[in-house]
Amino acid sequence: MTRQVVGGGVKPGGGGGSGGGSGGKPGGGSGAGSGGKPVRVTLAHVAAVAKVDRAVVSRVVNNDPSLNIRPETRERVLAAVAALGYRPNVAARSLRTARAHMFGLFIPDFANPVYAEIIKGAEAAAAALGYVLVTGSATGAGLGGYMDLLGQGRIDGLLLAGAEDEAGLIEQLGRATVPWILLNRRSPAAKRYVILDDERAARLAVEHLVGLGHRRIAHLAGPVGADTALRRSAGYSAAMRDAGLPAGPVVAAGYTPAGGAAAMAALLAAPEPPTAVFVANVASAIGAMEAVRAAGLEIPRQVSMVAVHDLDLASYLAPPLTTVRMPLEELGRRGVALLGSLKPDESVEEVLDGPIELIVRRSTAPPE
Amino acid sequence: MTRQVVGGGVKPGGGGGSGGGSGGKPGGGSGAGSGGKPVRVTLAHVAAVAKVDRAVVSRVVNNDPSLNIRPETRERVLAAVAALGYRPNVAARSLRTARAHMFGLFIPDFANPVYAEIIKGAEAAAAALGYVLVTGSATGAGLGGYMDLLGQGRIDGLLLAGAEDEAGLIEQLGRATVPWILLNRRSPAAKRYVILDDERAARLAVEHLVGLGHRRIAHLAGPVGADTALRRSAGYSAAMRDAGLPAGPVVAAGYTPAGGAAAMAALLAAPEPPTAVFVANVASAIGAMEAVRAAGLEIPRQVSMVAVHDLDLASYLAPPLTTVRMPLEELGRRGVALLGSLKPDESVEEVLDGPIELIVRRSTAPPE
DNA sequence: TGTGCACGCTCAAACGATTGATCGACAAGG
DNA sequence: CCTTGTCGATCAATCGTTTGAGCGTGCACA
Repeated sequence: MTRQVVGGGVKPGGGGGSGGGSGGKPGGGSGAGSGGKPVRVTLAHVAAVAKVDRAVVSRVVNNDPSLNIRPETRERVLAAVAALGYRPNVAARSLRTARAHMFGLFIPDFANPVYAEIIKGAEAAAAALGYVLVTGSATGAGLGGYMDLLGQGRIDGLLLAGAEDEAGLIEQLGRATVPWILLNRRSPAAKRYVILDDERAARLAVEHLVGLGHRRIAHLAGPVGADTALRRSAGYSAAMRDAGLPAGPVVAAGYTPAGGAAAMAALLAAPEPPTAVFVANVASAIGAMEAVRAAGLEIPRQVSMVAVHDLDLASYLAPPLTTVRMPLEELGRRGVALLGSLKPDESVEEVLDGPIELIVRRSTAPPE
Repeated sequence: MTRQVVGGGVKPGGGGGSGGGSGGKPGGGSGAGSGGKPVRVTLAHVAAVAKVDRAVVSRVVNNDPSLNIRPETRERVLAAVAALGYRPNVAARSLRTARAHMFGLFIPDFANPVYAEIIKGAEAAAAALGYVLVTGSATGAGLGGYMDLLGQGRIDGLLLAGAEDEAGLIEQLGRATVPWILLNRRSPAAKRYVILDDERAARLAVEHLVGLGHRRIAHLAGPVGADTALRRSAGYSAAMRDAGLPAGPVVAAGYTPAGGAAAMAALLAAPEPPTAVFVANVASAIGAMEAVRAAGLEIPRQVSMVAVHDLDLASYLAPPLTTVRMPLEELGRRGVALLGSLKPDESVEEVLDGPIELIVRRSTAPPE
């Protein structure tokens, strides 16, 4: 199956004997890229070079405020750390402190760009806290497999974004010993979630359509089980009521192009099709646009369309899609921040009030 | 900024005593989801319940073939493991064995769906090996920050996908003590990479256009520094030569819609614009399509377009985009597999020979 | 009656960092 | 001169697993 060349002999370091080095204790001097095998530099090595106890090195490295130390000694330690290229062994540290400095994030699918934004925010927040973020998807081994892999003590907290199966999930998590938070999804069983104001997002979208003069506004909703879908539908209904309009036809579909296409086709098949559609998700909207084209109609001339979630891509669709930008990156950031500060049995119910804005492009226009 | 409700009182545990356990040593019997605080179940606890030494439990759990054990004893151990819900402490294990059972994957950006496929494959392969995959992006803290976070001994190997800065990269990696492999990119400095047959992909695309009767075929190439761009361009040139055609205009652009749009605009501004374009990347193609529309031209009537990398999305563009599907998932899978089996100083130079196929949609047609 | 050996376990030393307890020296205060 | 206290470190137990070495028993063979 594969053309392959495997050979030996590439040294990861530079040349052969990279010269010098003072006299450290182990493995020559410089610690960086010398010729020999990679000696693991430990606290003991540093301590030996700096002529202090391991404890001192540890406290210096960790900036322990309870440490009283002479500036010159601290200098010696720091110099030794630098000279040897010392880096604390994560496993040893985790074992002793029972904290892994690692958070988990579980998502359904990497291919969905919506999660990419969440990941981005979570990753940044984790890095700021000195934590590593490990992201797993349902396409890998499922939540169960993921948790198995994480094993005992590998992560200090778990973020769950848009998980689908309600029943097993909470029960599995109850068994878990790590704190966890649902992202962008509430749960009846546990008060541990951060969500966005999807209802407000939906209102913004619908109000935009109403403002353009539309009266027959349909709703292409998200999957039936999804909590975000519920909240967006609620916002749609409320906005229609407030505008004194009858809540038009509502069709549910998965958050995928294929689902959106099918649902949109259904909406267009009605005797008196809508002049505008509020789509619960940008992925569905992409499919919905295709369905409109397939029906021989034109956006926005015959059908206006606005969707939740903004993506770069939206500007490049034909026509560019009007969307509601949600603070997904912020959601990831906030989730990690909460994980970092939450006490074990504390509950969280938070509606993140980040910037939600309507981005008007060319898929919406007044009705003919 | 945030409306928030924080309260106490959510117990993570499920029901009461899950039956089973005889007199464990610490924290009562069941271990799974009892009422008290989460007792960490260790080898010692299991050993006490099973009335054997910790060593036996360890060897049973790890299926150590060197262990001679009576079946009934093994049963006792297994039963105790199950009853207490024992799970090995990863930190302790890592400390002892100096293996973290974790691989790293570094990518430029989660938002790029191309990497999503690679991640998917890598994740699956890692899970199959009993490894966890931790993926970091340049948007987080950069490779340097990522490596810092990973610390000493946190990962057993690193995969680098599509990294841009050549110079610093290899040098930093040389310093590293973990094995690493470049994904989808060669490097002059080190023979450690797995790539796809981009040249063949390019040929497929160009041959398709030639077959349709096109003669003025331009190339919207990838960024100048990128190795994939180079290989695709080489394939383009070769295919044009083989067809006896002059290699048309070539414009380089980043792998983004914006870059593609700008480059396409430039191509169309020429005195005798091409009737077809081979685009090095699907993201650029999305922008390029927009540029074609902006110029008042129609795809494929006046301009045919084919791009490398297939995405779900491609079917939903207007018109649906003809693409070349690359085995990206396989690339991720193979990368992880190699990390798992590679000896420290071994080199790899592999051209992955997975299924590359042309997916003809509606963006290509014979010239007018 | 030993000797040898295989079986079925147990012992205990690592791995590397953290952290409460301790300790020597020296100064100030009574 | 003795006590008290502070500074600037050191000591040593501990986290939970792994793994080479060791040890008692019982059986076979000489």
